[in-house]
Amino acid sequence: MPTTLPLLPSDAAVCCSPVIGGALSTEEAERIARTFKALGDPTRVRLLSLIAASDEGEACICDLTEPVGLSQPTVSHHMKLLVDAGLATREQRGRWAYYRVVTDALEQASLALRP
Amino acid sequence: MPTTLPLLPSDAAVCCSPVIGGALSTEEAERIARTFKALGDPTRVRLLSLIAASDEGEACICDLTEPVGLSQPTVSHHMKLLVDAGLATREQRGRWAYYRVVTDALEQASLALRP
DNA sequence: TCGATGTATCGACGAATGTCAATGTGACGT
DNA sequence: ACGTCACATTGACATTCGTCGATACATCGA
Repeated sequence: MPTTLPLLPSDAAVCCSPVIGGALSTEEAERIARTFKALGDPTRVRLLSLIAASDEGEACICDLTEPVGLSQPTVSHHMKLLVDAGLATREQRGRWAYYRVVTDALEQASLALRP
Repeated sequence: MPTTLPLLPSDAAVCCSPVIGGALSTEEAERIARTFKALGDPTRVRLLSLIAASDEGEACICDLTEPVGLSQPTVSHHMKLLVDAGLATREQRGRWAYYRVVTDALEQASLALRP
């Protein structure tokens, strides 16, 4: 099955692949678009902001289901996409799964849009 | 019960609605996601970078079709999406349509990902 | 006026996406 | 051991998306 790969961890040069300022290769464009695709759904944007605004900067699925008004499987699905895109992390503690926002990933996505 | 969140006043200023730093309303999340959705396709990311890297910072469809390796209608379609998203502008000059990148829109999209 | 040229639009198609109900999987608590 | 709770996975569905060929539209040159 075509597992969607998370963003590669070891690329130290992520800081300098801006959309503006030089034609991008196909691979770079795909890597950048993969991140923005994850940010291209209002539910996922809302989930990230809800998690970031939560106590301790983390939240479990049960905290998120009601605010976004979607079913638990759907929220779980969106969180999986965010984790796969490297925009969130998942930590299992007991019965709960705690999600956090990867601010570095957002930072790098932000940098890609700057000259 | 849902934690009461800092209600933001109806800010006409797009400058201060970051994904992090406060739970977003549904409308704000939709607005932000709309921009990132346009950036969520590798072809469109590539188109923006090609236009930005072109002479005078502008390009016509005929300049873009060959680099991205897609048909003219498809490129035209992608450019329409980028214009609709506010990420590019279109100017008809004679038979040609010249597209430019709206750097301000990218700048604001970048800001939305910063604390 | 007429043909050529650069773009946009239309119609169609397969693929991907967002959503849910139902079910599976572990981790508690009793 | 058993039931419950929190979450993930599966299967299904309608919708959207990316793409192309064919065609329509608009502009220029002869």
